[in-house]
Amino acid sequence: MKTNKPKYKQIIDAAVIVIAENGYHQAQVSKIAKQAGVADGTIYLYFKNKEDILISLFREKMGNFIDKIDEEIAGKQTAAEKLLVMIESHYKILSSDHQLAIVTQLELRQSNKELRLKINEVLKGYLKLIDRIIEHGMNTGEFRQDTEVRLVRQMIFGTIDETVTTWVMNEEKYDLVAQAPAVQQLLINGMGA
Amino acid sequence: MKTNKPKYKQIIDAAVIVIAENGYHQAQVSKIAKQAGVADGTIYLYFKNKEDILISLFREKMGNFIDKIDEEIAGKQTAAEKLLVMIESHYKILSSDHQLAIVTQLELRQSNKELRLKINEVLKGYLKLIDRIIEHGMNTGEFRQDTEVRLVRQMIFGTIDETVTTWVMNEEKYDLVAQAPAVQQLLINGMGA
Amino acid sequence: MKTNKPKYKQIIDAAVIVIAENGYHQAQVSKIAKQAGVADGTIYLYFKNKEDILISLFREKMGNFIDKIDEEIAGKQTAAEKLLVMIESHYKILSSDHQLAIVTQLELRQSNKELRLKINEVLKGYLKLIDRIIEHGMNTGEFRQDTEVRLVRQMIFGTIDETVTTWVMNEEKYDLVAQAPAVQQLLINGMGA
Amino acid sequence: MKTNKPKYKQIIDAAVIVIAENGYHQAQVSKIAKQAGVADGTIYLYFKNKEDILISLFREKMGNFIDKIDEEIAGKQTAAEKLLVMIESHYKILSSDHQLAIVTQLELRQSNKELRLKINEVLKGYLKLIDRIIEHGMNTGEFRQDTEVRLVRQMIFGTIDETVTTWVMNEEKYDLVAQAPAVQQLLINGMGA
DNA sequence: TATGAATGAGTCTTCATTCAT
DNA sequence: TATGAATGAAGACTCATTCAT
Repeated sequence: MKTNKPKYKQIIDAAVIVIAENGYHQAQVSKIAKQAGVADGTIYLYFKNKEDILISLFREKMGNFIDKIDEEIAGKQTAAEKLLVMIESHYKILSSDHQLAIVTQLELRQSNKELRLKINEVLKGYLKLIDRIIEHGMNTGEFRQDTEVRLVRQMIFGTIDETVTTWVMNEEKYDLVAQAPAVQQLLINGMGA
Repeated sequence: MKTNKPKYKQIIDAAVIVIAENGYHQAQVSKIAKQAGVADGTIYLYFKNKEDILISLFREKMGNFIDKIDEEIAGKQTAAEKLLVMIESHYKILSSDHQLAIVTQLELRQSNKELRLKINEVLKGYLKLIDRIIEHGMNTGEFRQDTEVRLVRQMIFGTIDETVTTWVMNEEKYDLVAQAPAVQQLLINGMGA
Repeated sequence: MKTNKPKYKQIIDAAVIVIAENGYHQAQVSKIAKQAGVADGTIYLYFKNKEDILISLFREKMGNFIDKIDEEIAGKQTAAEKLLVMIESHYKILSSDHQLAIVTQLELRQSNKELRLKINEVLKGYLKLIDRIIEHGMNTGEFRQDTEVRLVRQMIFGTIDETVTTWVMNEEKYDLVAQAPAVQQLLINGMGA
Repeated sequence: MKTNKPKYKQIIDAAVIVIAENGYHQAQVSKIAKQAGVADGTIYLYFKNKEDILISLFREKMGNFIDKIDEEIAGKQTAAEKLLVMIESHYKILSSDHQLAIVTQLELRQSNKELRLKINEVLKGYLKLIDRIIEHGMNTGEFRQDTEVRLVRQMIFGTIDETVTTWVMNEEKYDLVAQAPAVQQLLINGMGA
């Protein structure tokens, strides 16, 4: 496997594949190296240690994630539209990248607390993005003024995360993206009659 | 440590303590045995293997969990009341058992996919409980008829789970139970104005 | 290989054999375990880590060493006699244990500074024994009063050590014990006419 | 670091510094290259392999060592004087080069048996120098005729080496050169009254 | 029932050396 | 001559599980 891709990204992509196919605890460095088409030692020219591969993987992918969603949202006026686009984009990205979905929703969560704390640091960028939408909606009067941003953020993130995880666990049998509008409606209007 | 508690429960309680204090990956069988006051080998007279301890732990604790909530809910008439009581009970139980909160929200999630699938089996009992509330609300006309039960269930569970996890990660600095009514309101009425 | 020897000593003896036959840097824990007739993991029930095997080895063997020499010396009256007996005993012990000689004179000296410092701690017991002979000789008037004990001690130890090391490096071709009297004479009377 | 020094010596001097500062086992080729201001690969244009650097280092430094001592000795008449000058010179050289003292007395001794055998080859030049002094003393009648040259040589070398090693291990707290006459006296007259 | 000594499979990381440029 | 990115072999240690007592 010879590509022109810089080795750094080459190794991260290999890690995604290996973790998705073998599971977190069976993703040995030697497997990742083989998949990347480099020697074991080469990994350590680009990453400090194994944990560094994983946190870099998450940072890289989640960075793209946030950037893409940010772009999509920018063109929308209302908070409701922004919310819908965010949910749709989130669903689309993971729907189109089966392996990434498995890795982020199932496998990477098996990592130890230390790594998970670092992952949470990266996630904060996403939570801030949610916060901006909420605040926009409160400013435009779309959303209630008396809600706590933290709770709303947790409802939004918790709902999206749970819907994706269930979908991945059910082997992605149904159309995730198609349910985005329903989820948006639920978040905005609640389940009440 | 000598108690009259049957060794089975004694070992499960020891596992909760050891996992809470040392973390999932540092919770060796020998540590659990020591904490339980039995020999390593004795563990294997009561459990098939280490995974069996953990799944039993979850089944035992979650069983109590569901039973308690079920009781509380029974006395309430409206779905809205039932939902509030469920959220409150959920928050109360974990607020009053620091170690259990850490174990279920953070540590046990580091387990491998196989164990997590078994844990999900146990969780289904809780999800059914949620479903019953939703269906009750749809029957009484409190909740919309056109919602998909699955999505609503995922929103409710995702929101509760996310609020608890964040609270545990923030070292339980604030009053979780106190925010139950706000969460219930959000779920029923959404964030919209 | 099943013996009644307690495993601790069994492992140390295995380590001497493996190091003597393979050299310090080729003495893997797995080789020592195999030689001792135990599983790799068993080693770690008796020793903290690999370094602990080596320092224990040295402590155990050097302890015997000093004890034996101490006994032999006790029966002698003059410092000159004690010195002769010490040199002879030292030579005899290493002459009769080919593997121990190789391990202590050549192999263990390749260990890192940390281990060597610990080995030096053990050696202090031997140096004290030398000091006691010197002080005895100064008290009886056999040895000069105006000599520095430290220098004399270094001359005695340096000479014994160098003679043994050279003998081991020359594959023990000549009779080491036979030259004990000549060495003693040199130390007491010097090389001067 | 740019010098006009030929790279060969430049690399050897870098090796002394790196070994003295980091210890034998932490003296990687890449560190030596960096210290020398050359690329890793350049090392291999001047040395066959890492061992070759070390043996060259020892040969180079020990060659200077012997040459200097030879010069100093030449001007002295008696064997006793020559011996004193040799000890003094030996002590002076190492006293004035802290790093060289650490490298030769402590660090280089951690090398494997193969390298140590080659080092011993180099040391033979020094041992011959000692032999010449002994023989000179026997010819002039200063030293006893009935002593074995080999034993005397081992006493002299062992004593000098032990005194220097102890001094280095004690972090060179005292004046090594000042004790040269006492050491010479001990070697010639022994410790006897 | 209860014990606890013994087992042994499995992996991340380092670093001397090469070779295309 | 000089570079430095890439190589890949090699080993200490942990811990779930067993089984003789």
